[in-house]
Amino acid sequence: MITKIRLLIVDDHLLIRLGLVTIFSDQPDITVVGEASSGRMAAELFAKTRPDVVLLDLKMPGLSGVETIKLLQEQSAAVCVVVLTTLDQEEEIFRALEAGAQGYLLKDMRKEDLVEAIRAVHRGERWIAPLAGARLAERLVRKELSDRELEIVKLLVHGKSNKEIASALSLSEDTIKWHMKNLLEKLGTHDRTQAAVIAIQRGIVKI
Amino acid sequence: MITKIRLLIVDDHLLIRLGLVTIFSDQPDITVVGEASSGRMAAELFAKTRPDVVLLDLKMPGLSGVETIKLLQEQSAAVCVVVLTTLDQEEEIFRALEAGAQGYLLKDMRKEDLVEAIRAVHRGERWIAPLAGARLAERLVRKELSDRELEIVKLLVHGKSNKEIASALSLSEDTIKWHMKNLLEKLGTHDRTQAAVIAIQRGIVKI
DNA sequence: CGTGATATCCCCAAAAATAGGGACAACGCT
DNA sequence: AGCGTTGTCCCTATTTTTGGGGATATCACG
Repeated sequence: MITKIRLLIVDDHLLIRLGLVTIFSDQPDITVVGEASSGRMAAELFAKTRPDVVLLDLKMPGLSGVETIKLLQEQSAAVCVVVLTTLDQEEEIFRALEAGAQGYLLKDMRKEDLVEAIRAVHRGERWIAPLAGARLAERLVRKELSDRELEIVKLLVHGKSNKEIASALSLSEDTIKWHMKNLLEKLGTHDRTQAAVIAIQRGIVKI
Repeated sequence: MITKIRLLIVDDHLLIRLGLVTIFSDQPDITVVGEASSGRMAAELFAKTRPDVVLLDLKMPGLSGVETIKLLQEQSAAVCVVVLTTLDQEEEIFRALEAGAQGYLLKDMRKEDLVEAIRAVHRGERWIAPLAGARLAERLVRKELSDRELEIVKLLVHGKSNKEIASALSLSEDTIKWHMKNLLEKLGTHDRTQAAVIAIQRGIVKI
């Protein structure tokens, strides 16, 4: 091993950062060149340390994980990002990959998988945690929501009736009904309450 | 300091365990006597190591945090438990305290607060993270759901209609309507979809 | 130029929300 | 022991909301 993989850790939780540093300090081929607790700090440290790989928590206060990825890409189009998160926000998996993440790890993974993922993305490969991959596969067979439907499902989750949604969006109630019909079908249910629950589960709407 | 505080760490996430161990290894008055990754393992290690304080993640696969607290209390009624978790499951705060937790910490806390909380509960005090405390205060001004209402709201979240709920609980649809009316009022809404969302937010129903 | 997303209108049956009414058992409190 | 409270249950109404159908026009995009 001639040069070590230079790793930047970004997570707002001190505990997680400490755990990660501990894990990687045992690896002969990886060196942690920086720790950031926010997206802005990540951008600063990225410029300063020029890491090979950025290990990034998706769920952060302030700048979100996806926004952070985009910010880093402005600095270097070739930035290699591995996302680290829990699986509770399914929509975020997709958004992160769309934004350019090379790897997707879950916080309850084994140590070996964590370091192997870093090595894999450094080799230019993708590395997606099996459970996250399963969600992606599900996505492929599912329909995307249109922008309008997205607006409506958000209001739905906030307890608005069709009439209230119509008023909020300056549309007729019938139009809302039409969208709602399609929405229910796309979410695989016949019930608006269930649709709201599914939207929350999938991270389509954040609460 | 004559004797160190003997601490048992229970968390299914390796990363969190590593982070915690790192933090406490810097403290002269605290020694980590064991690490468990599940409730069952916690019970075993508790018997073996007899710690002064147990630092316990609420959200674990298998035995839940609350169940683990109860299991530990069977071994020693005086067990001193500090709960460590995120704030997404509000109901769990209350359940954990009810089950006998002495402290409540959030995973994004500063190092100083973490160790101070351990010391506080070891002195016999309670230590509740400010944000968790705020939720508890909210609870006091809110009405509790009855057992029946709890059953109904669970079925509601799973997309059941009043008729389906009636059938599932062997009640008349009218009775369900009556409960639903009270349920909506207690949850502070006039809309069943919103009620489902609120129930999820508060952790009343797990999804 | 076709396709898809958007928007509007009509209609209809089912479901839900709201409003009355009454009944009974369990509970703590005075 | 009597009292009020609470939770449970049931019934009858009416009105509103929802879910589903079809028909049609616009408008942007490739």
